[in-house]
Amino acid sequence: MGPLETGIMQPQAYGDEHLSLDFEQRVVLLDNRRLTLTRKEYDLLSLLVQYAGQIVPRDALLMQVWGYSPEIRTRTLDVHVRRLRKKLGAYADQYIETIFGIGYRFQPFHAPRYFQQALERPALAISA
Amino acid sequence: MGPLETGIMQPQAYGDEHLSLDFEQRVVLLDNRRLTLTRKEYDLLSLLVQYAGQIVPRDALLMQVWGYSPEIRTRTLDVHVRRLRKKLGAYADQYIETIFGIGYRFQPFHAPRYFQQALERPALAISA
DNA sequence: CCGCTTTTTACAAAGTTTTTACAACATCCC
DNA sequence: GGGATGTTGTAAAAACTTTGTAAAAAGCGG
Repeated sequence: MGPLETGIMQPQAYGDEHLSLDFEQRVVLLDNRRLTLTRKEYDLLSLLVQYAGQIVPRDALLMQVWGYSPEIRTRTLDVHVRRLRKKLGAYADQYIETIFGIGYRFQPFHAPRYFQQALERPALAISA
Repeated sequence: MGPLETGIMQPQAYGDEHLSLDFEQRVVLLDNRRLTLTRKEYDLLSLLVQYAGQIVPRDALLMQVWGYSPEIRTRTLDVHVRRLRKKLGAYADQYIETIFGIGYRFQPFHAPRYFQQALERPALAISA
């Protein structure tokens, strides 16, 4: 069942001043250079970007990317976030915010830090 | 039902600086010398070339070339890729990229590694 | 049966993911 | 503020998965 059948139409790309993602080709460009991400790294970034501006809870990330249910204890998410940030270089902390005790949030490059959300997809349930 | 009936028009040939394929005659030339490929080798190369610049997932290759469904475990694809690369000689790794955990991608000879796609056919579903 | 092609097998190499251990940091409560 | 507690950051090791490779086995068409 494809996007047409589901009625859910997702943008097939994301782009801001420094970063772009092509969700079809799984290609990520940072300042026009291609970022080589592993599968999980890409899946994680991609998910965060698709919820840009919104907090995505750890549990949701672990469920969507790893298929883990909430009771599983693992640090692999943290490690993946770290590696992602490393690859995002100088912009890392600007792009990927830690929401202590809850999860992470991807912010588009020039996003005003406060007062923001529109055009977004419905939240992935913010536990807490 | 042929290309005209389906409405999908495919180019009947591919060519770049070193390699050319005639999809009608199933003839492959590498630096103007004819490459002798077996049937499966040709089918595989041909499919990859038709999606030049795009990732073709293993599952898609196994389905299109072998008619295998995703649950079948086989290494025959890897072996065929290897033999293809061997026959492509020095250009092998330039032409056929491995996308770890996902599949393979054929890149036209001077393809800019970044920032590329146009005139392509729709992707063969990238198993996310 | 013969020659060629295709697939499997077994092992090596490469790459990826997860865990572990500890440090740093945030939050809560007194 | 300051300690207790829990969470996240970080580096490195360990575990695991995928792909490369060579050789053998199996399949196929004359």
